[in-house]
Amino acid sequence: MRPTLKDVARHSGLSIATIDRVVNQRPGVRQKTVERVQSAMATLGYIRDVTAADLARREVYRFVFVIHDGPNSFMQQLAVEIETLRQFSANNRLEIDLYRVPPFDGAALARLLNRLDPATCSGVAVIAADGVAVRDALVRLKALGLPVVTLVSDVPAFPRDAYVGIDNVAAGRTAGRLMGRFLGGRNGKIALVAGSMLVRDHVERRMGFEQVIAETRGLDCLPVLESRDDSRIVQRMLRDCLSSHPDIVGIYNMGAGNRGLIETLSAVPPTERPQVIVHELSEHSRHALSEGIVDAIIHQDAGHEVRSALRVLKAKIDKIPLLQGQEQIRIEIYLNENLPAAPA
Amino acid sequence: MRPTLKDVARHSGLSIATIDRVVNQRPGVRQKTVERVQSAMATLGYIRDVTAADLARREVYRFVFVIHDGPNSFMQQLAVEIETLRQFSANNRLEIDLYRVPPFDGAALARLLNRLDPATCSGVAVIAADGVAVRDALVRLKALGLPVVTLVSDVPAFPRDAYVGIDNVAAGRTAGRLMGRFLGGRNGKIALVAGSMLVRDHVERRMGFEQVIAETRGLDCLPVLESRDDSRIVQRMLRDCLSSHPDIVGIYNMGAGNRGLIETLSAVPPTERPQVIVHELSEHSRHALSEGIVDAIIHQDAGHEVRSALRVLKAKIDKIPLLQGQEQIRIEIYLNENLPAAPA
DNA sequence: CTGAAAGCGCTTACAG
DNA sequence: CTGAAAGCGCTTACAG
Repeated sequence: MRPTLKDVARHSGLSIATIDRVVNQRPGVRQKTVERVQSAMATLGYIRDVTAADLARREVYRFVFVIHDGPNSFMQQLAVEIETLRQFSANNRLEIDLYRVPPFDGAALARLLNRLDPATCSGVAVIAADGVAVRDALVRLKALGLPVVTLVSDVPAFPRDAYVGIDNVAAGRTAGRLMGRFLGGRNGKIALVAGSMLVRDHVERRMGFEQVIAETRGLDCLPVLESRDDSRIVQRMLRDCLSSHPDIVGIYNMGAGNRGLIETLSAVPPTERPQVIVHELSEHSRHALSEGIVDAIIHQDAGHEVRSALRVLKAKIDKIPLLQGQEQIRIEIYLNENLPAAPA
Repeated sequence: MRPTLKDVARHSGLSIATIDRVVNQRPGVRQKTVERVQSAMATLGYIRDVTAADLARREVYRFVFVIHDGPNSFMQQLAVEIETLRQFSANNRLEIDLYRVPPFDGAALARLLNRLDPATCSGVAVIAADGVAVRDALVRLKALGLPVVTLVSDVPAFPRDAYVGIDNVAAGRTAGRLMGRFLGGRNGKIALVAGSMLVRDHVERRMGFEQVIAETRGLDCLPVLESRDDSRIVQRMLRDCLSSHPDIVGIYNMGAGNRGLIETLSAVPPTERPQVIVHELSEHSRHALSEGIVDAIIHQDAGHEVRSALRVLKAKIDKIPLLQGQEQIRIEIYLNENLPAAPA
């Protein structure tokens, strides 16, 4: 049997309470006693039972997730996964609140974060945005001792305990490499679509993509079309772009609004369609992939990200280590052949 | 606060013990009483606290993993992940034993499985193999009431509670599609390497790959080279194959032994190298990818598979539901740009 | 068929 | 600075 506090107590001739103090590094134990306990723990190979501790502490974790509102289907996926996790975790003394703020609006995000405090919240997962207001809000949360992880979009310079999401430069590079391979030596222009060049993740994806294309002979990127992640704007901009650049051989949409892109390309005869790479698996992009309108999808797993954020926050609070490999969010590539089963 | 057994007891005017019986569907409760409890649970919204139950039951889960021995680096990864999980889970009343049997040896596997029983083991994760001996061993485990999941390689017809691994037909199709895209209209032959055509996962990968290549004009697959997953055999066979087929434009290794493949191709001038797609990310394949010897790696996450197997077995025993999306093993595609950070 | 009590491994006041 | 005791939400014998 695994040793318990009781065993360590008996072995060291001390009480359970004292062992507990040492195990949890609580103050008020003589150095001599600490050493006595530590040696007993070492010889017995004591390991703290975290679930028993949770139970005794009757702590209820209350995590706040902040994502974007609007029709962006990746955000919908995040919302669904958060809700699923919420229901699934109800039997674990764990509550989850979901808030949605407008994208591209740091002020709104900061206002929300500034309302959070330890009385009602034990940790925060947030889609970060640049800007002083957001930074100050994060500084405040840190001062309050609330653990914070950035989700999907990071600002490395701001105080946060971890980033849960993909490396967007690498994602852009991946798209660039696929584009180069798929075009296999053909020459021409590549149209780039992004939500906004003021948003870090799109800027990073673009940089990665252009890095790779710059090394690829015969291919050049056009200036980025900024769509504010709005399908209708994507559709209009792309249509105009295609008609004014007959030499477009590829399209990379690093943002949302795939519906608009698909609309536009459906009007193009299959034999004349450029190679198309987009981000985020959704009902629409999946369908476009199977129709041959889209050639590859770069994806990140919303469910994985949500669960990982939760584990990271909980580990921070419980001061327990994480399984590193489990928290690494992958840059996934989907072709028509390796699509996961569609959700029911 | 979430309601507890005590609350339900008070609300229904019964004792905690009776509530417990109903919650856990234990026998010996009058139908009338059952209904009384159920209605109380429903109105209070009672949810069982699984961790408290685990603690009280002081059940120690003891799971057995059976994988292959030998130098196969994917098996090494599995072994590492199992060991990591073992250490990580020690504080969860959870023990894990790892056994390794020779690959391609159903008799040895069956012998091992036949030694398992509920006294020393509460669940089994096993790399399945076809054959009567294995089937009978699985039938025996089922009769003993031990939950079993097949890991990495499945035999759908055999009794098991779940399969934790990828769809190998889809993996083969994915490799085939990538090959077609990368070759971009070039004509020629494709060399196929597998461990054995008597092993289901390789047979399935081949089928998927050939399905896609058959639809691709200008490409044909050569007969499969069977290497028994031995690097040296791969090296020799491939060298001979390349020299007798100067029109080889692609190589697909659906099995192990990538080291041999890399050796052989290192000797080929870069400009004359075929497109190469292999399975399983490893130190060697990763390096070959960065050197441009390998063009893409189809991968499955050993850590994810091991953790998933554990969750599935535990859920079976605890009779709790699973988070479906979390247990879906992905067919991952790696290019040089989206490689995860190398393990330290 | 139902209930009272002890216990799982820990934490938390409270005493001393 | 250290310890005895109650309690977290559940399960398990044991009584009745």
